[in-house]
Amino acid sequence: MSNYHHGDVRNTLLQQAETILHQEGPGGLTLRRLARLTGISEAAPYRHFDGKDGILAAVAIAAFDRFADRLQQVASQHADHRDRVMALGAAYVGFALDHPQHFRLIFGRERPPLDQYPDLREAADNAFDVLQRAVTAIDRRADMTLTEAATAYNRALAAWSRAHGIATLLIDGMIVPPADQDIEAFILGLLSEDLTAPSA
Amino acid sequence: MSNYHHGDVRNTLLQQAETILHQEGPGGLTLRRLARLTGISEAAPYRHFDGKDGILAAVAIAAFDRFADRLQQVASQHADHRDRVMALGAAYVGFALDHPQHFRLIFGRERPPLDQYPDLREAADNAFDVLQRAVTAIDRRADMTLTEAATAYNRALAAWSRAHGIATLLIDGMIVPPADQDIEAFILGLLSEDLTAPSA
DNA sequence: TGTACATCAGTGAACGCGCGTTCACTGATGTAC
DNA sequence: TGTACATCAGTGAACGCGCGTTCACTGATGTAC
Repeated sequence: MSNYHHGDVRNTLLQQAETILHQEGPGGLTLRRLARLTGISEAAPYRHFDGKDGILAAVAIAAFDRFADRLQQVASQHADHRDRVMALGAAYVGFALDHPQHFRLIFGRERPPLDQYPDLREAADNAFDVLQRAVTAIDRRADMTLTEAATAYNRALAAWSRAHGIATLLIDGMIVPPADQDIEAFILGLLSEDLTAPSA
Repeated sequence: MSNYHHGDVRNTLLQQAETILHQEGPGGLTLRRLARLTGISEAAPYRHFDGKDGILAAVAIAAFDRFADRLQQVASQHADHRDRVMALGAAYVGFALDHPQHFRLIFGRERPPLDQYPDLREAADNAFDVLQRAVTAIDRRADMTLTEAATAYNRALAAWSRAHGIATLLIDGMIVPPADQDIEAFILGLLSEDLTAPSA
């Protein structure tokens, strides 16, 4: 079997990139390691991607898509608004816990700049759109007033930042969930805690 | 003036580390650059610190302390519980916006492992203790029931993760605050948004 | 007060590493005739 | 069906970089006597 034109190098590279990402995170993803792991020369990836950021962008797009799919799927399973918002928050954090390295890639500093990769920006926007639509419970109507739109937007931002904070602190080990409690219940508790209520 | 024993190398290194950190963030902080910037040989820092992580730990401790001080100061200015929780959240986010690189250092992956630097762990714990005491509004009493303690703790975690999510998304540019609104008001709005209320 | 000496904060050179990227090249493939 | 040829995905070697760290060393300092 020849070394030339094995035909699926691009996909193989992406798969192996997933392997490295999974094992070591975005920081471990270098072009040379990736090429070695894939079994091709260290220059070969340049035939398929626009340098390192090109590969990172492709991996990040796939991660964003998986993330958005998961959110979308969970959102579609809950008719009640409050249920849906909570389930979405839990799904967001759940994704981070299940795929911490993907989460780090799409939100961390190794991610190539959005404004240099339009496809990446689109994938990112799409993920937030899913969140926003599900949280506001209404499609953006053309006849929405500015105030209504702003309120809906802020609501989505609040849900987003809340889930994001929990996810980030959990995967970085700054928060350790109590061992005697179901982790989903713990997350739902944090999401729904009312800080304005009087203290215990 | 002699090059030897100028006497304040340790402090100078820390100051210059602040300069680099401020300009480029934790990723730009390398021992060799630091030494060059300080005007000493590249091996000299090893006389004052335990390698790269030693310096990073020292810088991170200072950052944690500043952070905790700021939270403590804000907490002490508000008697009303709700005011205090909100002001604390805003102060948390405010610190991140004023010192994004310090924020990144203390919460990011460049921070040396807490379990290898006890002083660093202490500084981190101290910052969270300030937050927790201020949010729960009561000192941890020896006669607290387990349930009371757990509730107070969860409340602090919720406040923490909420501020953390907003701070993280803001400094990473994922959220852009509206130009037509005071940024503090925007942050307070996100912190206090009630996700369980019916949508607009 | 002078001097021998231990201490220690500096130096400069080097080691070994892995990285992203470029380059001229070569071998396989598929197509036009 | 055979063949010339363009295309292009591979190769291997190299460039240049910056990094953390170690090493034997040297010069300045301060102290014991």
